[in-house]
Amino acid sequence: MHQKRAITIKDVAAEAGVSFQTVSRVINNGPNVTPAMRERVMNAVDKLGYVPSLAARRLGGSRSYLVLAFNDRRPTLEGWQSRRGNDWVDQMLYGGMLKCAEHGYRMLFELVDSHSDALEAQVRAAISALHPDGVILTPPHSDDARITELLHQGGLTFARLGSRREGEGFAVYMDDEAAARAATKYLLDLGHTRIAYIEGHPEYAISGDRLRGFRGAIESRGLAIRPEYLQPGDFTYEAGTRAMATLAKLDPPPTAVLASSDEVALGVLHAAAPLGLSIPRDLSIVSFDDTPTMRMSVPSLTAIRQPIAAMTAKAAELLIEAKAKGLEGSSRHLLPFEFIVRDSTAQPR
Amino acid sequence: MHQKRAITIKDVAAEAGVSFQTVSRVINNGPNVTPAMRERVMNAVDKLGYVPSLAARRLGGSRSYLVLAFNDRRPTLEGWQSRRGNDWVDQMLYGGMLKCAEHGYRMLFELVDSHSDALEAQVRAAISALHPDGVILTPPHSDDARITELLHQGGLTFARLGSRREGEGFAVYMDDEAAARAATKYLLDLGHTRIAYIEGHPEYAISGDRLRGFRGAIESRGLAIRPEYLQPGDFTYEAGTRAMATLAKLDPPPTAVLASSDEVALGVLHAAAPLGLSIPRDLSIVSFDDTPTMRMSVPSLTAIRQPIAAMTAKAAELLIEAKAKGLEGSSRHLLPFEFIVRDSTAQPR
DNA sequence: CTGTTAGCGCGTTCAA
DNA sequence: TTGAACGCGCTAACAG
Repeated sequence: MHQKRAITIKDVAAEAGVSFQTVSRVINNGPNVTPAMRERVMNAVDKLGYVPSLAARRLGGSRSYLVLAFNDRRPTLEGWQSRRGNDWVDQMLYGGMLKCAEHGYRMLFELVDSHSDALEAQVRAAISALHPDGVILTPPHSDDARITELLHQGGLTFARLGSRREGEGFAVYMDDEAAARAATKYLLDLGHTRIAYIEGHPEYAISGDRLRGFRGAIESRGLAIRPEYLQPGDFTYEAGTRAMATLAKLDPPPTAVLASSDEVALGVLHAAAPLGLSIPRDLSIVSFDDTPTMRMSVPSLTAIRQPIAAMTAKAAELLIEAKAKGLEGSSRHLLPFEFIVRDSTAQPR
Repeated sequence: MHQKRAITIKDVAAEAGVSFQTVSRVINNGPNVTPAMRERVMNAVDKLGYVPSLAARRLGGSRSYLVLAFNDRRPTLEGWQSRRGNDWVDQMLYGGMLKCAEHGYRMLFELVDSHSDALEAQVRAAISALHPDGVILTPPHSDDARITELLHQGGLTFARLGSRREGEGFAVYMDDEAAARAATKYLLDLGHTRIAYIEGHPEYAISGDRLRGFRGAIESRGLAIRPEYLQPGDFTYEAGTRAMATLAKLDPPPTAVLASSDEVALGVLHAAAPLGLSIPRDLSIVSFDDTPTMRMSVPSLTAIRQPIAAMTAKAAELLIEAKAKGLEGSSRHLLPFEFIVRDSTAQPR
């Protein structure tokens, strides 16, 4: 069975009785089109149900109508395989795919091996094959100079999600310091004064941001930070259990803990039970990130949420706009975080 | 900053000192290429890092190297918005994207409004824009004649996930009857004899399949089905709570329930607690579908799992193969289900 | 304001 | 076994 010949721009031109470049001009909102002509052409387009071929557009013109997102392969696959799902991919689709669709764009995902020598080759290959109009980088690629340099050399516009660095590309990120401050203030407002913080991995810039927010909130109330309430960490579950063990032995122990990641918060949660601590009666916990698991944990965790969907939508918008205007933007865009109150926080006893 | 001119087939040809058609032949595994020539060309390809442009391939040739999946918009968006994620999309990406990558294909998602008049137009538009080599249909599109007919008319190969119907396209599905039978047998083997079943929506073919499996398992043990243990339903949470209310009043009540969907199982679970029934001590529950929520519920649910990733991978494989061979297959492919034992099942007291 | 011409980077005929 | 012509559907220069 042979495919019925697809409807092309020429069919529309014939239907409208104009040359096919006029049609091209109309569908691309080109200049110099009389409203009457525009209407005539659009009628023909609607009548025939014409939709331009992406491939032909890319080949003939300078745009591909494609936005390509690079995600880290290992954690993504692990999420899918374990059936936990993958918050980043889900929320990026939610934010990015819809925004792309608004502009007639499509969004594609490419999984690459962050810590592999092949990383650059993988990125290069995907770009050669697709020639995207814009690229979205997610952590840890957002700050990977190998990639940003490659993209910049190739003249591609890109967005760096979760990166607050200046430099090439659009940095689209949330205010970690303000988020930590808000979370801490929430605990203070509940009446907590003995609040602990489990730090993030020292290599990450956001760790410092969050610590600063925590500090700022405490000190703004005229309180002093107790050094023993500041526990080192690295975003892992083990860091949470370890810190909790230490904190519980203090006198007086903290009545609330701000964790630097979901994993850490889970570690605290699971370490608290054997110690005879009931959440939130004896201890309040606030978590960073708010992956879906947090919603389902018992008790469900109060958390700061990274606005992944909003960041991706913003990134897509910036990239598409930059392409349309033919410029290679590099600017920084701060998005508001969300704070979700659930069942892991309460007034201190 | 201008993009450095991309590497094209001509660059490779120049590097290898051959005409560019020879290069084309080599990278497409065409006939009539001497091993020596092949090696020479491949060396040039590797040296330059050449990757053919998808757009140009699609335009010049007959393939687009694209597989397009249509998903129902409303539930997909709801899953993302609520941060529950979306099991179908996740698992389809997991199964489909990887399989596509193996063959140099890409997989794209398109959300369409199943119950809208615009459905056909949306499908048509996506196809016109992308000209995919194959299309993957998910429920409820898999059995939507408007779409299958449209695709068939257009000469497109497509796969119907979760559809056991014969007809155009590849039907890729799991054996619901065998799954229900296995789940029931599992309960029987635990020692249950009073097992209830909450039926699915009567309009769905799988409802009948599952009922048949349930029946078969019970009767194969020489037991009779008590009519009052067969509760009507429609896959919803409410059907679960309603059925549980009825079942609890029976004398004797069932010691185990097989639910026709996750939602139903959750309804049963939540209705059981106020009735003073402890799961699994007083009542065992087995669920169908195994969306991620089931894993996290308390207690976690024993469940039959639809092999979405495997179905999607199979579909992608079939589509790509059909395209390569230039035929418009229509065949049926039965995939094994999975049975996941968790904490909602135990021996009867 | 509109139409004409020339490619984009490939695959697909053909002929050599 | 290899190479040369042609066209896919469209946009981007032009010219009218």
